Amino acid sequence: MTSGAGTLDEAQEAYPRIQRRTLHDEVLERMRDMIIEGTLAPGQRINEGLIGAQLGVSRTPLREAIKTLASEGLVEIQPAKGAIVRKFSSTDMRHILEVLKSLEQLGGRMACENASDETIAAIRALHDEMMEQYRVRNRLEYFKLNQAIHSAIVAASGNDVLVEMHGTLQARIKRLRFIGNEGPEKWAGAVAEHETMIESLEKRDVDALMEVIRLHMDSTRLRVWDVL
Amino acid sequence: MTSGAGTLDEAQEAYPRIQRRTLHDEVLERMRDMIIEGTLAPGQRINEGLIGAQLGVSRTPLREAIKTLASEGLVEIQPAKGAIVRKFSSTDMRHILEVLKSLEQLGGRMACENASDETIAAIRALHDEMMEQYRVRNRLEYFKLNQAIHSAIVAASGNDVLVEMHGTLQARIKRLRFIGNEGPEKWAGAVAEHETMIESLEKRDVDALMEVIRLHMDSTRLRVWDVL
DNA sequence: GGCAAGTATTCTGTATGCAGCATAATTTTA
DNA sequence: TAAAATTATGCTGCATACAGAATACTTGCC
Repeated sequence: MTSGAGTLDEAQEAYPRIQRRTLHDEVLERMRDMIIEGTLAPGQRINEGLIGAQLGVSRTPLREAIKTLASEGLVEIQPAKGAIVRKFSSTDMRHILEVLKSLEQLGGRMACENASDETIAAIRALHDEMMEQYRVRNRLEYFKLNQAIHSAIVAASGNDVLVEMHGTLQARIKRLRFIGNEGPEKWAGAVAEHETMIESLEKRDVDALMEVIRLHMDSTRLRVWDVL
Repeated sequence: MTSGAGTLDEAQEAYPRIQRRTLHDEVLERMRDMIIEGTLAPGQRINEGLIGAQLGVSRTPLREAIKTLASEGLVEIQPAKGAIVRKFSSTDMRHILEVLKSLEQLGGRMACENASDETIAAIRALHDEMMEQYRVRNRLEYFKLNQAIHSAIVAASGNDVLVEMHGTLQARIKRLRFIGNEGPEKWAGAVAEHETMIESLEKRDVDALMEVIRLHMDSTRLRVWDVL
């Protein structure tokens, strides 16, 4: 499998296959962003005609995207009434964070065992970059890097399914997390936890990593609490 | 919130709101079954016109269902080519079972802590019924109860999100699991593990339950191995 | 006979049309 | 004047129509 005749593989390496994008995909991505950014607010009803016109797309691909969003848990569909952006209760939040904690712990454990030094170094780089953004108080960039680090740790496990599940859940609470980290003291707490996470990972100290992930998730719940 | 005027609540208790079912939902369910039963075989291309005619439905709701199935990971969509029933590699299988193990362990732990005695008794009842089906060698009923028990334990955690994620992953490997348990000795092994699971749960012995779930998942991998 | 090019056909992706339900607006009635 | 009934409007659910891509088929050529 590794190379063989070569030319075709090499060509695909150099010029990765351009994948056709359907409107469905395009719309899906855009709507996810709109929900996370708050352009589509929780509880808001989604008018197919309106959004369709806004995106310059007919209702067909839009409806398909909405169905996918529903399957991802970002919107709720009420037959004959329409779709509304899902509103998460504090209970939902607790449930999501419980599962997310478990998934990240699994990811962390596997990363400690399997990840290459290079992979871990790359995560450290993300972390350093994040700290820089923290220093200059660029909250948006900080936040994106923060999410990227969590994803990267899970990805370092090498388990695609884990990455997928983690991504789905992370998307659900992305917005709440962003709003939740507003106060300076909360922000500082999160940063400190991250520092410990990276150190544990570099030492491949599974127990310490498990503990700090637990702490990080539990305190995320507290930080986000009053946003609900 | 608990009763108030009463009449309406009582009425809804007696005659639960009939929820509208869209064709999308109906088709989705049917196609899930078709995939699990093998009517739609892994790798097979899904012809929209054909399946639509077969189900007596136009392409529109069918396409929506396919998009949802894709989001659930049961089919794969190749733009301009169509959807094919997803084929799982042994690596996929390993990844799925790893995550499933983690989720079931989380569910089991929470069930030990939170579930009522009645809930656990109900699971025991499922188990006894399953053993009966094992005795008479009714493999299909046995299998359904087997799945139901796993779901019930996770449901006993009280965490809806966990139930949802678990359900999604369970669906992906349902078919392989069914085929995988064919040999008598494999079957017997799975039964023994289940017995231990229930006993641990009744004793609310978290450590024992964690261990047997680990064992059960790991041996599931072996049992299914040669089906791939 | 086998291969290549060109043609035909099938199927997907998207738009649009129509019927029915839900809700808002309006009128009617006590 | 307020509540109920009725009409009117808007939006969803589904079917169908059409364009373009992908595949299957046919024909010609070596």
